[in-house]
Amino acid sequence: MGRPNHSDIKRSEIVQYVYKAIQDHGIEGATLSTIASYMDGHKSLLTYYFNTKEELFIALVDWCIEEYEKFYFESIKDITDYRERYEKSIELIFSRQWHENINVKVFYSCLYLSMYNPKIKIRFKDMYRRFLESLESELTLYKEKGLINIDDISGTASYILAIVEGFDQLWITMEDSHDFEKSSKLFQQQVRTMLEG
Amino acid sequence: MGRPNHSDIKRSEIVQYVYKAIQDHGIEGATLSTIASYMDGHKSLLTYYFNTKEELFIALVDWCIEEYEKFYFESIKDITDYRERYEKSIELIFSRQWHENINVKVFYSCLYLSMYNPKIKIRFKDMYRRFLESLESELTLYKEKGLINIDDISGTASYILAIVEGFDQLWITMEDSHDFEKSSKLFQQQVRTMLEG
Amino acid sequence: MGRPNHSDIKRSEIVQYVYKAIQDHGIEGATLSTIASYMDGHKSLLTYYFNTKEELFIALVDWCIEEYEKFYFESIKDITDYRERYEKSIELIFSRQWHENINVKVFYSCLYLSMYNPKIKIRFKDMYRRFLESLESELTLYKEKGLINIDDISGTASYILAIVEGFDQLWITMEDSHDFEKSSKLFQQQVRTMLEG
Amino acid sequence: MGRPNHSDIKRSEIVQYVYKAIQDHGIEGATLSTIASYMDGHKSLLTYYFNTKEELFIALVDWCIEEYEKFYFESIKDITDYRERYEKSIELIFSRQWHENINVKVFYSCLYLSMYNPKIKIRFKDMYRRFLESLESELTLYKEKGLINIDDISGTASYILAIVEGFDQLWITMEDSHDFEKSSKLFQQQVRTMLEG
DNA sequence: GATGAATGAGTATTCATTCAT
DNA sequence: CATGAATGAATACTCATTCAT
Repeated sequence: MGRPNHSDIKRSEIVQYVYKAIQDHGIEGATLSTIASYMDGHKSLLTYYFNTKEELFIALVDWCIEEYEKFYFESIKDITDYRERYEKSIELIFSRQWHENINVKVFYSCLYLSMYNPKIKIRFKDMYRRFLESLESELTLYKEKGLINIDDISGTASYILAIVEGFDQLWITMEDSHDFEKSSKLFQQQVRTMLEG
Repeated sequence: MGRPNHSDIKRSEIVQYVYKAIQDHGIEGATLSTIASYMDGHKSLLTYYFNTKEELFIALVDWCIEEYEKFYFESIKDITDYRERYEKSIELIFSRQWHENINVKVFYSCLYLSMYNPKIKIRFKDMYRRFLESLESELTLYKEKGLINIDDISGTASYILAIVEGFDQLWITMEDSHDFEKSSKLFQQQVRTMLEG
Repeated sequence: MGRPNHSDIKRSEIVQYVYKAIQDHGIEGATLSTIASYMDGHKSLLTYYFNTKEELFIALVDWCIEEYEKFYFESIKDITDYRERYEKSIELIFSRQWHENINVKVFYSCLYLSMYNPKIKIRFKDMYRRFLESLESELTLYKEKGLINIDDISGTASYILAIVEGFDQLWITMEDSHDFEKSSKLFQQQVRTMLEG
Repeated sequence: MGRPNHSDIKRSEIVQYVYKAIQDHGIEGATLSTIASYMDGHKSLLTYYFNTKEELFIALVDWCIEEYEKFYFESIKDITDYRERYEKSIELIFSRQWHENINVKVFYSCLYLSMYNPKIKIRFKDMYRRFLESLESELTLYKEKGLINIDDISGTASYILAIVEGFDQLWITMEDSHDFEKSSKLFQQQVRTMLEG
């Protein structure tokens, strides 16, 4: 590959402006001009650092996925007490912090992009695959420690993933009228009941 | 409203072309020209029947929502045997037919649109509200008949809705590598276990 | 093919503006904006009638070639007296009228384009092939009538073509300091001597 | 003039890249970026050695003209035997080596440039003037030695020049379908017949 | 002596929309 | 009822050039 030696600092700075632009104006509204209006420099700076708009969007997707994963993995990786880790995990996947870590509009814009752009599709697929693998290994661990009582670990993992994503989707649609905290509590309870039998 | 005196037949015909265009080329790709390329007439026919592109998209959203609901309600409305109705319902919400009734790409394109267009947002919100109400009344019925055993009817309804939507989202992302039938079975089982306790 | 029913009148009108723009500003200078500045309408009219700039340039090339040929063929086609026809031919191919019928700069711009654009290259090739064929049949006629005395008709034709084109090229380079009339007379004389032996 | 103190070696190296770029991509395709892609250094090196793109192109024209002349003059300058010199001259001006010494595309690109750029126009004019002068002095010499038999030396010189250039032009247009060697022989014969009477 | 970040004017092309017929 | 000519703003992207280092 040999990424050109354009300063990576500048690149990731720019990605933030793309993020904001999409958050505020959506995909079609996030033109190079609009994005540039968030930054200091001239808009041609965008195509200087990222050759095409597609590249720019892919960089955003990469960043979002990275943030999305980082937040989750960093939050639990140091917890060695299994019970604590189990409970923290359940809490985390329905937590406001995680779901707001990446703006829901931006996340769903990226998801939308993934449907028509193969390069982005692959990234999402990989992310979900990694997330599923991680969920499975966590569930295996908890089962070994007698914290949960399930048979189909792989199936349960995708079931949980679906609930987490559905939780998110409910949120965009209902938004203001949706009581996040109440739902979160409820969903956590349901998932725990399912796992603990 | 005062629908203009343009032939409604022509209008709904056109909506189908918008549907196809979005399915094939996404939102940004579904320009008036592209849409027109699917039909016989000239592209100015589009703005003749629908004054603006926004109106055209709203018409599509309306049609999709209508189809989405119609399929569900029509499928169960005539089943009077409660057990059968209950089982058919669970089966239906995770069925291939329903989830493919409206193309997933088109559905998520509409969902994407709803995030930035207030008029479309309202429509989605209303649809989900109606769906939740319907789910609640169904659950109430099944509970009365002793088929299920839950306390928080309203909470359970939104939980189920989330699972259904999450199931869909899993599908777009994993697509080919995703075994629809197996997941469907699994999800149905999980939901039944949750409901029947 | 089925050329869209864009008025051909408008199309050929536009080609004239391209002609003028290239004459005045060369290929690189003949941007859509520049071309549009010659006409009444908006520049997007150009891509309305001709989808791409390439199409526009090809239309110009076609028109130039057509004019180029028309002038020559129309000038001699009705002359039935062989001697007159022969003399008129020689005069014509070194005449100011013919060489100025299409502006030399425009002609050489088209020739330049032909070097890098295959579609245009073919057109030039075909034109020269047609011109050679016509020259050959003329020479054959004159030979039969005893007006000229040559052996290699085909070779002589390409030799004459080269002289004609070289005459043109001399003209662009020398331009003002070049005495067109004197050269024309001289070249005519040389060619006649060669032909008549 | 006062050539800047930039290394002339580097400058002439760069001119070669311009040559290649034009040969491969034409004038419009020969952007500073494209040219730079042929060399090792960064593209700003180009404007470092040549302040503007125009200067760069002029340098190319100068180099081409120099090569063009050098090849001709060097080839005959040492031949003292008049008959040999005469025959070599005729052969040379229709030789593959000379006409391929500078790539035809590049040569005609320069010729094209000369039509719109006064600085380049002057260079071409001067070149042709020098070439004509040289032809005239050669013809004078051959006439004195009784090798040829013509009256109008100056006129004959421009006639020959035209044939040579026309020969080239025929070549670009017909290219593959054009039998260079056969034409060359034919043209040489014609010119000799004309000169020798 | 050379680099590469940054610029801003300019490119062809696309777009939804208008309007006269 | 429908067309298609015409528009002009907007699009992503490219360009030669400048300038600080």
